[in-house]
Amino acid sequence: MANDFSFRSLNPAQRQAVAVLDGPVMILAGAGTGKTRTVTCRIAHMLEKKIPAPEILAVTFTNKAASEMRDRIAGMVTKKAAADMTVCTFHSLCVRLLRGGIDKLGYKKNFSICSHSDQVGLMKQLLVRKGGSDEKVKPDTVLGAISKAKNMGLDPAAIEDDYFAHLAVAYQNELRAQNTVDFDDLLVFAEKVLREHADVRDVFRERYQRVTVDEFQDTNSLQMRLLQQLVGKPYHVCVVGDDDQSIYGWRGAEVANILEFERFFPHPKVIRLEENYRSTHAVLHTANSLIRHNRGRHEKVLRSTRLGGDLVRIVAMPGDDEEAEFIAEEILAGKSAVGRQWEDFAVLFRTNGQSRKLELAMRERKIPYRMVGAQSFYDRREVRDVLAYAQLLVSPEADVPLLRILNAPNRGIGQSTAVLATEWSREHHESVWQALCDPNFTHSIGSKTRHSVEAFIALIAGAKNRIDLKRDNPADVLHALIHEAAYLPWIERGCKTDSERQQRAEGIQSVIDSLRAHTMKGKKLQAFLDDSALASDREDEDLESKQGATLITLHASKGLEFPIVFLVGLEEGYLPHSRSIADGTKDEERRLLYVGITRAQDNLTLTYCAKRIKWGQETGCQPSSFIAELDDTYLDHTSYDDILGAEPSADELSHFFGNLKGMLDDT
DNA sequence: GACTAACGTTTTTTT
DNA sequence: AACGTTAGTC
Repeated sequence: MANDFSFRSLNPAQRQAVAVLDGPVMILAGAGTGKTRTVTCRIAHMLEKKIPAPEILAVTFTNKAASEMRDRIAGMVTKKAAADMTVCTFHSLCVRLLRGGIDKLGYKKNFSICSHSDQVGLMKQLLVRKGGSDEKVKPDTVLGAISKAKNMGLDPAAIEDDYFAHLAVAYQNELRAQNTVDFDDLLVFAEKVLREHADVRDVFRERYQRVTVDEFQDTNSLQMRLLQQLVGKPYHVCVVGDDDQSIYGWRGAEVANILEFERFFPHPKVIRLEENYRSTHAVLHTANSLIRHNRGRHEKVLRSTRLGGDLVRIVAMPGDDEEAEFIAEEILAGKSAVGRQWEDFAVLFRTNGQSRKLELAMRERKIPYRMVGAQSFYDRREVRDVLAYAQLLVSPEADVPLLRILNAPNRGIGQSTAVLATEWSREHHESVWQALCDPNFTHSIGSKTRHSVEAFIALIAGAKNRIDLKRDNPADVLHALIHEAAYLPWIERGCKTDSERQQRAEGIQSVIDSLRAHTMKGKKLQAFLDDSALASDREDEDLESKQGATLITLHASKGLEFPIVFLVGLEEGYLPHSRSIADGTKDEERRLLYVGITRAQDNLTLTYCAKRIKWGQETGCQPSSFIAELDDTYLDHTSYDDILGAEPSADELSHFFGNLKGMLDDT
C-alpha cells in the first residue's frame, strides 16, 4: 500500500490519531508536532478503509490552509479521490449551502457577498441618514457590535445601545433589500437553514459523514453551533487544534470550544501530539516556560527531538533605529558567515506599523525581503472597482457596487445625483439601478446629467447582455467594459509615480486574468465573485513566490517556521499590547509570544527598546513583563552595546589583520 | 462637480 | 509621519 511508508514514519501518538476513525476525536497538536501530516494521513487512511471520498469534509479557516491541505492530500491519494472530497473554509462551505437553500430565508439564490469596505460604505450612509446622536460614531464601532451580536447568536436588534440597535436593524434591512449578505450572515444563515430545515440538514449530514476541523482553537460559538448542525450521530468528527495557539479571541474565537469539546460531542478520544520536530531544545524550553504561566489550559509539555542548540538571546536596544539596524546587520552577517539563504530569516512584530523601520534598514543594505500582509490585494482600489463592475454584470441591482463605480471614472454623475437616485429608489422600494432606468426619475434631473446616466445604463446593459448570451468569455467582456469605460486612463491620472501607475494597471489586469483562469476551469462568474469576496489578503501564495527574508506580524506567522527568527519590540504596551492589558486579555498576548517563539527552528533573538518613535513622537519603553517569566536556563541576556563592543567592526578587523600581517612579515 | 488645502486620526490582529 | 476625510473654492 502506498500509505505504508507514511504510516511507518509516524510516531505512536500520531499513529493513534490516524488509526481512530470513528466517533469524536480531538487531536491536541502542539506547535511543530506534525499536525498537518497527521491529519492528511488520517484522511488518506479513511480512503484506505473504503470510506467514499465524497463523504469526506475538511474545514479550515483560511483559503491558504485549505489549499495547502488539498495539496498535501493530493500527494497521497488518487487524483479522483482528491477531487471528490471537500476541503474548504467555513465561509465557502456556507456559500455553497446558501446558494442552494437561502431562498428558505427569503433571499434570492443569486445573493451577493459584501466585503468589509462595502459594509463600511453602507454604514457610513446609514450614519448620515440616521444621524441621531451628534457624537461621532465610527462605522467600525457599530459594525463591530453587530458582528459580535451575530456571532454570539443574538439578534442585532437586541444590542443594548438603542442607537446601535436602530442602526443594526436599518443595516440588516438594507442588506436584505439589496439581496446581499455580509461575512457573518454567511454563517448565521447557514446555521439557521440547517437548524430549521430538517430536510436540508439530512441531505448535508448524509453527504458529509466524516468531518475534520482544522485550527479548532480559532472557532467561535457560531461556528461551533454550525458544526453541531453539520455533524449527526455517531459523530464521526475530528477536531485538531492547540489551545496554546489561540490568538483570535478578539474576533470571537472561544478557547472554550476546545476546552469543553466533550460537552458537545460526548466521550471523545483525546490524543496529544507533544513531540516537537521543529525547534531546538533551548527554544522549546523557553517557550514552555512562558506558556506555563497561563491558567486553564490543556496541560501539555512539548518534548524536543533536537537536543541542545544556541542560547536564546534577549537583546536590550537603545531605540527602534538601532533595533532595525542591528537585525539587518545580523542577517547580512549570518547570510555570509553561516551560509544561509535569505529565506531562512524572519523578523516578527506585533503591529504592522513596526515594520517600517525594518524595511528601511533592509533596503539600505540591499537585503531582499518579503512583507506578508500590509496592503491587501483585495482592498486595493482598482481591484475593488473592477470587481464592482464584474458584480454589475451579474446583477446591476446590487446597489453597493453600482454606487461605487457610478462615477468612477468621472462621467458627470456626481454625489448629488447619487443621493437623489438612492432616495428615489428607497421611496419606490426598488434598486438604484431601476431608479436610473426609470424615465420618471431621469426626467427629474438635469438634461446633461440625464444623458450621462443614459450612457452609463447603455454601457452596463450592453456588457451584461453579452454575458447573458453566454457567447463570450466573461473575462473578455469585463476587459472590454473596463476599456470602454476608460477606467484605466482615469485611475492613471490620479497616480503620482510611474510605479504606482504600473501597479494599478497590473491590479486591473490580474483581476481579469484571474477571472479568465476561473472560467477556464468551467466556473461561473458568480463563483468567481464568491471566491474573490472570500479570498482574504495574505493568501496570494505570497510566501513561496517571493524571495527574501520575511517580515511578518505575529498573527500572520502562525503555522510557519524559520531557521532564524528575530522577535522585536518585547515592550510593555506592545507585547502585551496596551489594548489587551485594558481588555484583560493578557493570556492571549502570552500565547501570541508563544506562537512567535515556537516559529524558530535553530536560532532565536528577542529584542526590546528603551525608546521608540510613536506617531512621530519619541516615547520611552519598559521591557515586557513576559521577559521575566522566561526561564533563564537557555537565555543569554545581552545588549546592543555589549554586542557591538565585543564584535569589532570590519574596519577594526582589517586594521587588526593588517597589523598581524605586518608582524608576520617582520619575522 | 472637481480640485486643493487643512485637519484629524491612526496603529492589533482578519474570514 | 502618513493617510484619509472634510470643507472651502473655482
